[in-house]
This record gives sequence, C-alpha cells and structure tokens, in this order.
Amino acid sequence: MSESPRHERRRRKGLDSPTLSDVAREAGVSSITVSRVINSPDSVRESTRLKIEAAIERVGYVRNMVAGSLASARSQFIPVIVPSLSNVVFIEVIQGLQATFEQHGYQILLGNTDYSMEREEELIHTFLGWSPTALVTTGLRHQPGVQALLGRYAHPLVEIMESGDAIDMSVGMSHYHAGQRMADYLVTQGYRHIVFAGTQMDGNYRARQRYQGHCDRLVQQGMEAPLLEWHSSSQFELGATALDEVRRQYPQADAIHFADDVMACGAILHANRYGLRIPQEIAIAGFTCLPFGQCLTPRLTTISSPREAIGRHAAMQIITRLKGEQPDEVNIDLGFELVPGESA
Amino acid sequence: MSESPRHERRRRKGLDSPTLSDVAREAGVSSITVSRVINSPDSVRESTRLKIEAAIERVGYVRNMVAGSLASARSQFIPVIVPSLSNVVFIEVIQGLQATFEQHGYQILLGNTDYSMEREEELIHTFLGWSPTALVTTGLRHQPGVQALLGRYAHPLVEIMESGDAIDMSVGMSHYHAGQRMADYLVTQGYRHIVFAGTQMDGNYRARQRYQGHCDRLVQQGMEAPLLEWHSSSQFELGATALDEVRRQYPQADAIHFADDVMACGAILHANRYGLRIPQEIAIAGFTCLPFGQCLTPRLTTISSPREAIGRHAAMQIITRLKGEQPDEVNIDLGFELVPGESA
DNA sequence: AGCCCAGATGTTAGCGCTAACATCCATTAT
DNA sequence: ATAATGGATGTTAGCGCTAACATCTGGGCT
Repeated sequence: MSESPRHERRRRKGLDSPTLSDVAREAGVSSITVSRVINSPDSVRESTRLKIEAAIERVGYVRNMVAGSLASARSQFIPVIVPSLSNVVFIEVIQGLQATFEQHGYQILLGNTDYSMEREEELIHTFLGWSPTALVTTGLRHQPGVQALLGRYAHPLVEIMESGDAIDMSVGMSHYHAGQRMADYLVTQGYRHIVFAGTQMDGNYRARQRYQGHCDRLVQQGMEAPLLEWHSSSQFELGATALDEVRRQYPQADAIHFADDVMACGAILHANRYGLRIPQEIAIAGFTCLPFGQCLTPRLTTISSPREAIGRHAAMQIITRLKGEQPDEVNIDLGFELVPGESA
Repeated sequence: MSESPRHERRRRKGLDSPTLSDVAREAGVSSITVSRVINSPDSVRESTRLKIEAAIERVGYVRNMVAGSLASARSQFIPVIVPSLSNVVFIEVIQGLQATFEQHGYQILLGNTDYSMEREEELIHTFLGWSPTALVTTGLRHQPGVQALLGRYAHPLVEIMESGDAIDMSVGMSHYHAGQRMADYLVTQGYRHIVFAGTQMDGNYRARQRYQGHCDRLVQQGMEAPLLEWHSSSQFELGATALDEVRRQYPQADAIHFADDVMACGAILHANRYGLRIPQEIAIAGFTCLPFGQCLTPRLTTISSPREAIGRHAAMQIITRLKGEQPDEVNIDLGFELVPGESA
C-alpha cells in the first residue's frame, strides 16, 4: 500500500507536480502574483510577467483547476443535459454549444438522461456538486424537485429545444407549430388520410407536441389523425416496419407524417426497394431535416430545425450573462422552416 | 458590486449551501463521519448512518466535489479526446465510454481536436489541471511534448482506435489491414481499376493507413492504386462529387474504395439518381459500416469497425486499473469484419 | 476482573489556490 | 518639499473536504 518512496507528508498524490508557490519561489515573487499572471495578465507589469512566464516554463507548472475552483467557488464547468446521444439532433446542439463555450474557456460536462426525468434530477444533483458557473438542460418540463432546485439556482440557466417560458432563459422552437405546419402542408398538397408515426413518444414529449399540433390541425379540417407508435429507438429499419404497418392497418392512408427524419428515410428506402411509388401511392414527411433525407430520391419533405443554432445561441446567452450583461431576449424562438422535397 | 446582504466573511460565494460540517452539527457527529457516510457507507454503523442521512436530507446538503477532489488529489473526471464530433464513429465510441464510465461513477470531459495534434497538446494540458483519474485519447501518434507528458502520467491511459504499442494501454483495430482486406476483396471480385477516394487524409492518418494497406495489396498484384483526395469534411454530397470526378479522371475505373461510408453512400445515392448501375458500371466500397449504407439498394459493401465496443473496452481497461487490478491484455485489437453488400 | 482487539468515531493538518485587504512605490499636483 | 494618487505587489485567511493518525467503545477471552 504505502510503497511511495518519500514519506514527507507535504504531497499526498503520486505525481507531485509543481505548484504556484514553486513557480513563485523560482521567479522571486509571491504566489498571488503568479496567480495574476495566469488569470489577469494585464494587471501585472510586463517585466514581472515575462520573468514569471519563464519560471512557469522552467518548472513545468500545470495549473490546478480544482484548487482554483474551490478557492473562487466557481468552476469553468457548464453541465449540458440532453435526453440522448443516439439522436443526431442533440449531437449537433452539443457541437454548437461546445464550439462557442470552448472559445470562451468553458468546459462542457455532458449528461445523458435517456429521456428519463428522474435521471435528469440525479444528474443535476451531481453536477451542482461541481460548482458549475451555468447550466444547460433540455426541455421546459422537469420533475417538481428539479423545478424548485433550478428556481433557486443563482447562475445562468438555459433550457433548450422548446420555446416558451423558462425558469431563467430558453432557446428553441415550437414543436406544436412545427407539427401543425406540416399537417397544413400535407392537407394543402391534397392528402386526406394522414397517419402520424413515431417512436418513444412517452419520454420524448416534444414529439408528442408535434403530434398534438398535427392532430389539432387535421381535426379542425374534419379529418382524423390516427397515431401509430413504437417503443424501440428510432432507426432506419423501424421506418420500414412502420411503412408496412401503416399500409396494413390503414389501407386508405395516402400520407405518413413521421416524428423524425430517420424513420421517414427508412420508409423511403424501403419503398424504393419494393417499388412502391412515393408520393403517388403514399406520401412521406419527416421532421428535422437531416442531410441524408435530402440526398434520397425522392427527396424527403421535412421541417428543418435550427439545431446547431440552438447550441450557439444558448451558449451566447450564458456568456452574455457571465459577462454581467443582460441578453436582449430571455426566451429565444429560433423558428423552423418547411423544406419541401418530392416525397410529399 | 458588494451588494451581498451578509458580510460575515465565512462564505464568499453567492449561494451559500450547507457544508459537511453543517450536516455534522445537525446530526451531532464529526464531519469526517458524514464524509464516510458518503464515500464508504459500510464503514459507519447503521444507526449513525441513518441519523446522518436524515440530516443530509434535512439541511439539503449538496456534495462539493471540487473540495473533495482537491483534498484527495483526484477527481472523478476522465478526459476523452477525439478528433471530431461530426463523425458518427466517434459519437458511438463516446457512447460506449460514457455508458460504462457512468455506471462506475466517472464523468467524461469531452475534448475535440479537429484532427489537429497541436490542439491535442493544448487539451491535454488543460485537462491535466483537473487532476483526472485517467485519460482517453485517440490514436497512437502524438506531438513529442504529448508523448513525453503522457509517458510521465501516473494514471491509467488508453489510446483508442488503432492497434499497436501504446504508451500505457490501447484498444482499437488495424486500419492498415482493413484497407488491405478490402483491396483484397475487390480484387477477388474481379475489379482491376480501383480508385481510392478520401477526404481530409492529412489530419486523419488512420484513413491514410487504410489507403496504405489498399495500395500495398494492389501493387503486390501488379495494379496501380490511384488516390483522389478532397479537403472538406466528409458529407454525402462529397461522395457524389467524388463519383463524377473519378469517372472523369479515370474513365477505365471499375471500382471506388472510399475512405468512409458517408462518401460511399453519397456516391450510391448519386448513381441511383442518374441511372448509373452499381456495381455493373462501377463498384463502390466503404469503411465503417453505418446503418444507412445497409438500407440502400444496392447495399454497401463495407468493413464494420467495432466502434461502441472500442468505447466499452477502453472504459473497462481503465476501470480495471483503477480497481488496482491488471487487465489481461494491455493492447487490445478488436479486429474488423468485411460486410459484403451488392455494391461491390 | 483485567486485557486485548477490532470496529466506530474523532482530531488535526493540510490539498493549491484566490478574495479581500494591506502595503509599497513612483508619479504628479500642490 | 509634501501630500495625494493609482498601479503593482504582498499578506492573510480561508474555500470544503479527506488522509493519516489518534482515541474511544464494547464485547470476547483468559
């Protein structure tokens, strides 16, 4: 156990790297001056700075962020909580966040809830232990405990993906209106028997909101809005299955409004394979606008969601607040765009 | 500036959350006992534990991980450095890592080098400041400085994606052999004029290794091994461009070996659009085996890489070492599999 | 009864850094 | 010459936790 060669108690960790005071001694200054060179170089005279920088180099100093965070009671960490990493949508959001935060010296702490609100609560608890400077989480709905905890949270907080009233700030789009808009478009195109097909919609309530918008619009038009739901995660193959299932259960269906592009693309590829003509025999629509949908023949009709932009805006909201400024808007709705292809 | 209501100097942060000693006082024990309840509950008598747990609940204690990490000189953080987040491959590796680490209470710190080794060096420097318990980085090649730094690094370290001799441990596959294997297969299938097409191969040297394997095998067979390279990131559209370009520059080409599935799929979709028959007029092969390649008509011939498995194994190697055990193997080669489709 | 021992709990002393305040010194204004 | 100023640097006292050691219990044994 105690095979460490030196038993002076000063250092307890194996790798005893030099500290601020080692650098300070080497440079002949006090450690706070070294700290200033690192954190606010402009507040130190240039000659001193150069001397210290040389000393840092010489002793091979590596900054201890943990100690810094403890002393200043804030870390450079910003937890980002998303429901899934299998869904490209969140990957793109994370990229937007990451790129922006990185430029400003913040580090993302990634949390994955797997669409479980209990898991979200656990994650938030853990993350708060890291004294994060800010927090990003997905959606406007949370467990009561989370709602309360975040309400008391004194730092910038952004809820992403949805539009609406946030605890602190939000960046997103209206899923209800997106569903409504697509239903609208399908009706305009002359489709009359439209089935909505999605998966895991119990956890993913934003998909449910899209269905709600879809449903309300169709009912308004005096149509029915049947829903077909699966419970595995969204994959291409599931789109194929869904297409078959819709045609079996609703032989009169002339269009399928999928909850996401992945399933929609799977359906198109499946139809191509079996010579089912799209949109003549059945029309296909998706949601989110992923690149491959736009390379298919026929091109997928879908709604483009501002994924990376959500990430970038969310990060900017936080950075603005951390600079002590107030963002122009607290709740940002980045909207969406209908992208007509030939599939519907 | 100093508008905080209470000026007792004890707490400097805005949100003064209860500490271990608050809980200790509440429970009538010493703070170390509370610490034990949190870190090794079995070392505390049950009655005491329950009493303390109740106190924790009552005061709403949130553990301060930063202080814990400083005191114990190790954090629960494990930096994971990958070259890209746009490439699904790394997303899947990260998922494998994340799922495994999470179960054992570790938190990933994500770093993205954008295929730059200088950036890798910077990232490693920053991350070492967080006293990480272990480290995961991509590839066996690094800047000299990184090589030296990691050589001295006293904690578990896994280099992923490649097979070969690691600084500490590695989990991956041989890209050279994968390239060779595919070239082999194409030759066996009767193709004689095979073009290799890739993008950003200066940074992505694993793609270059695949090309090397491909090249060596073809030259061995007395064939030429032309290479066509682009410099934007790999997208479906680039595959389309590549297909056109190959047919223009090498009219006699009967097969294209793409450096990755995304471009290969783009090429197939493009060919389908313009009625070019695959593989009769030109064969297409990819690398990595992404789901959509397997849904196309014709199905993409490709090589399946063990992406999630790499993540899971890498995490397990680290966990084994952190438990104080020695893993059975230091360098793990998870191999690959040729997946024949109809595209070649 | 007295002793030993192991398991439970407590005491002490930092981990490496930074906030807050204190001091110093060269300028400039008076 | 002296005071006033402001920029550069230093002193002090923790941040909240845990390692290491010290102490206290209450059986079980002779």
